[in-house]
Amino acid sequence: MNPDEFQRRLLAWFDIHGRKDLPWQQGINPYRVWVSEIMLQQTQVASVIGYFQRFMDRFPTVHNLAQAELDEVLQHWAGLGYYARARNLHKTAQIVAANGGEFPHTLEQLSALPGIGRSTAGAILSIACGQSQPILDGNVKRVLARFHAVEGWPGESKIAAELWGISQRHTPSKRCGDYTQAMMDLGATLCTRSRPRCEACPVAQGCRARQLDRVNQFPAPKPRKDMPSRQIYFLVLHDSDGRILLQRRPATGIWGGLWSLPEFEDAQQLQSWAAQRDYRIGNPKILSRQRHSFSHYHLDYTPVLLPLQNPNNCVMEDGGLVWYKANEIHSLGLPAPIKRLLQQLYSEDQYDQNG
DNA sequence: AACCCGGGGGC
DNA sequence: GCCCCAGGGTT
Repeated sequence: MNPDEFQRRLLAWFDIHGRKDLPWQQGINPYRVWVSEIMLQQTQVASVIGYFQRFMDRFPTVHNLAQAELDEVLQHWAGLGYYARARNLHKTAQIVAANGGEFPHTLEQLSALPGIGRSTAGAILSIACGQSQPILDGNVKRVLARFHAVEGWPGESKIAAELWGISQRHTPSKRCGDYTQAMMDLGATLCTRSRPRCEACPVAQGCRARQLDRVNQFPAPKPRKDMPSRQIYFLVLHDSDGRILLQRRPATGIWGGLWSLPEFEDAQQLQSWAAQRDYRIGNPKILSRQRHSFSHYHLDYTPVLLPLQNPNNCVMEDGGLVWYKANEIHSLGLPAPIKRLLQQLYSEDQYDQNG
């Protein structure tokens, strides 16, 4: 399927099924398209609609926005997230207003404005100015990666460059705004990340991924950065009264300042720690290793259950250590995996063993 | 709970 | 150029 047929089929589909009643598709001008594109950058259409309408009621023109206090702009953004977008929006409004209120009409000038990158600039120019400009947002990346079975993760610069080239070759010289809208609609409504509706897709017959029956393999997911993992032991020292020894964590680092289980690098450390405190302990019960993943590393922890046999040695609290009733742990701010572990153990009633 | 998203900014 | 970040939504 050549680009010409792709465009014809896509636009014919758009004429029937495309979304044309979204708030920012009414009274189209660069200001409204710009605001909507910024809002849509990391946010779904359904969430944006209300924000866009309230925003436009309050800031109907770029001059209103430029003259507003940043605080008020941020208030209108509250809940959308990525608040740098609102700051950039305000900054850019002031730049545009200072230049007479007219948005620049070239890709270079537009993408030089704060918060406007190549794709957003392309969207503004095609939708609001009728220029033939490619875009490459998340929807378009997915559509094109599938249609041409482009291997690799689109976040990789080489793959992105390839997709930009494809996007450019697909972009028509007529009905540029409709084409841009149509691509975004196709990605948002049919060519979705999961469970795409290929049977309804106007360009399915030319789709390389579909021909290969590999639609769900494109685009390749962001490679999971192989995170380092750390192996530790968590000590579950428990007495006959169903109390568990908790230890306050250092103020900094993971779970800073929270109560947790005493943590050890290896069994040797655990043993000498217990010996130092003159704990008389029964036989350890080593549970299977579990994993908790942080954003930057995996924590592989092995719970070691130790029954305490000389409860007389127990002090209620000393130096960051505290004995806590297992059935009262929910009242503490424990790290989620610790809480889960203790709840598992407690519900399985394992503290009643060994006196 | 993992994954996704456009652009900015630090290096 | 590469890597990381931001926050709410979807799956």
